[in-house]
Amino acid sequence: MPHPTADPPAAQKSAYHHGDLRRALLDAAEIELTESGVERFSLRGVAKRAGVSHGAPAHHFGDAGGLLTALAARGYARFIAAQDAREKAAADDPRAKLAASGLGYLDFAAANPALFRLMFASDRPDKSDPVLSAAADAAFEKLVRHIEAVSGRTPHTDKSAMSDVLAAWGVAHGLADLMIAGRLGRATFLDAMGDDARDRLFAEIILRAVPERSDGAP
Amino acid sequence: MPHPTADPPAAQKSAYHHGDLRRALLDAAEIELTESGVERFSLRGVAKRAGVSHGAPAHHFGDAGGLLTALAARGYARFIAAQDAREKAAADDPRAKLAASGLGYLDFAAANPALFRLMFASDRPDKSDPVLSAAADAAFEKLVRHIEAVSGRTPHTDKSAMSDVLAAWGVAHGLADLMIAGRLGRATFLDAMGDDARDRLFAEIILRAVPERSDGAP
DNA sequence: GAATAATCTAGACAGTGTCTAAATTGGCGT
DNA sequence: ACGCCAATTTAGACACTGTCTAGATTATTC
Repeated sequence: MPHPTADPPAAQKSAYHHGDLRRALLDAAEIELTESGVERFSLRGVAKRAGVSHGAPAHHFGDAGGLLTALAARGYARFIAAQDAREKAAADDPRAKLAASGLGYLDFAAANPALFRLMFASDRPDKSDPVLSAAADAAFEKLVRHIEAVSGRTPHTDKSAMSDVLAAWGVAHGLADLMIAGRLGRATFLDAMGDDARDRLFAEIILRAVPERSDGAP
Repeated sequence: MPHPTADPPAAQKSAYHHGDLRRALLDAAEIELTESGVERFSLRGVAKRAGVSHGAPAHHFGDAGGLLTALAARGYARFIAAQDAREKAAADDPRAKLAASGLGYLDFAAANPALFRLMFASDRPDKSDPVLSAAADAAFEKLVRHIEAVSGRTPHTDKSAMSDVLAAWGVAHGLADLMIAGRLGRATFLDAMGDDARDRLFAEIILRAVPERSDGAP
């Protein structure tokens, strides 16, 4: 007789009537998302995957948008983790850390293209949801701190530092989006490159966005 | 009794049985797209807008994907036109032309966000369609020629020139995608800027992607 | 143990994309 | 001018979707 709540190992799906749905639904939804994409995402398909009736998700997430909102929010945690992993392996230099963070951005997009699009290019998640917007803000603040470390100024008040934020975010995001759309790779030399050569190239391109400044004036 | 074909002014919808559907359907589809977005796009809604039965589009476009494919292809023509318009107004300098082209990229995205996403971030159009891929290639070749003019090398064979293509495309595309997602504007100073100040900032950021080189070595 | 709240099921409804058969129409040859 | 043919459009059907509702089942609490 396991506890009904807070029992990680006992969260097996073959419980009686309840399990910890919500997590099971989120997991099923992510599989559905990666297999069908955001555009062919089906709520009933998610319920079928979780082995539950088609009306079950409603009580946990309200409607399909609610599920996708929660899924996007959970995605930001892994998104930040992917960047952290790259940063940890990088040299102890602000610019190297920034470039590594950008490579983590690309790693995440490559590993979770459908989730990435759900997070950045879909109208279905409710952006006013507090937990989703908090997760998105955390990711943004991470970039802000990188730029602070590189430039010595805070983008919140310094205009040129905010320009660097825009520039760095723009390249990383653009390369990621073009990559998962399959546009980088045929007309370029990327396929012929090894992974590390590819990383070096992308890191160099990302660093172009925030040029080193010798003076201290804006 | 107007001609049934090739009669631009007489292409009124209140003809007998036929008009020039296909164009009417494409126009209706674009309205449907901008009002409902790619994700809530409805083929029956398009037919209703065109004042025609729900099965009518099938004979012209096969299925919904076919309509969206044709719509995306037509979008590329306007996409290129938006860039041309900016280039025409720019100074007679390769770098200025490149920056202007990037601003045209942003103009198009801002004016047609749903169409932009259909073209770049949707799986529904058939990318193997010859007319769509030709249109997309034309847009890409435009960028390639800009980089050639700036660097004096052709990206098709020169690796560093292709890096410039990646970098320039990346920033422009990333800024465009983030902009239409509504992410640029709250945490930045962009709203407080005038249009020309905004243009200057974006142009400067785009030009960071392709740095001026003094030497001639790769 | 009984009452109450939470959870899940099952059915219904309007709406979707695509398939099919039937109807309408224009153009063509004679 | 007429009739046939091919192209086009309509209308109905089907399976599927998301959401709503009432009802059944379970857990929790007094």
